Amino acid sequence: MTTDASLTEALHARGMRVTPQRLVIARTLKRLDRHASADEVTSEVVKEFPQVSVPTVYSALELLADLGFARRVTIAPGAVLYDPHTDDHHHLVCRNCHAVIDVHVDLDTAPAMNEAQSHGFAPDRAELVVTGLCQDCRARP
Amino acid sequence: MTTDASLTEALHARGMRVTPQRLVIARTLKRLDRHASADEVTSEVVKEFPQVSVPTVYSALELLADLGFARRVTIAPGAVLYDPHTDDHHHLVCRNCHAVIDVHVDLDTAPAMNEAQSHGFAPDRAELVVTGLCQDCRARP
DNA sequence: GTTTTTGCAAATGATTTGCATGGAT
DNA sequence: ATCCATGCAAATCATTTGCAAAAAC
Repeated sequence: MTTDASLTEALHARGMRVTPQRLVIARTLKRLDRHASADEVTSEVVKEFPQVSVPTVYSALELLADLGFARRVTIAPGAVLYDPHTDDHHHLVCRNCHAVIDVHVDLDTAPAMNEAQSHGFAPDRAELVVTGLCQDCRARP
Repeated sequence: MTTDASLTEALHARGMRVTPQRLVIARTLKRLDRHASADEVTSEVVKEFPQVSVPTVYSALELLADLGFARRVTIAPGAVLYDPHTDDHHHLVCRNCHAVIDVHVDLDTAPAMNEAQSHGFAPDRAELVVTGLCQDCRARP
């Protein structure tokens, strides 16, 4: 199923409207195929749809995260990123350039989830964030 | 050893200056004994030292993180938090109120660390971030 | 036709910067 | 005496808001 078709379905299911902006923004994030900020998505989107406004991109990305078409990634300071990969995975974050790299490994997060519940906390998801220096930043300090 | 004494030592080791502001800010974060934003630290500090400026608090907190007296916690959007607990631990983050709760459990992060190295990434630290709803936010939506 | 979404511009909030003064060494 | 750190105010950056016009239903 295309992004357009499944997004249209999800929007209808919530009684929300299917607008060209929402479709283009969703398609763009998927095409970029990497963590992108609202600003980066806007720059891409305006190329094919010059009149999209910044607030529209922000609200569409939030909406995509709520609908499960993207994941909000709040790791590096300065900007929220949206990740088109919605499967469970973890992140490497460079302490120098703030690059974010995906890591697909299985972790046993059960002990943390149990602890969460004993605090009265209802967990959704667990993500490991590994901070360090990326390859590029190791090469030149 | 007191915070004052070990911070003084660490500053001297770097050829940096020991100022009353730095000492008060370090003491305050330790006394608060929880994740605090620059803004929260400023409000506390001004009570006993009315002339500290906001930029000084920001730079002192960054410095404390660099020196290993605090950990930078970039989880919730909108503000960086500084955590006086520098031992390895993990975090629960409420998706609603953005409260941050510590979890002290041991996790086997080795698979992720190995993957990190195979990406040419030099890892410092790994932290699990569990997102969900905290006890208070579950009680009243 | 009704109600949601959009676009614009301006507001907000966190953090940073430039620069002269003050203070630690 | 030297040079780093501080304080102030203004700048910057990401994100949000208010509101009238446009578009989806």
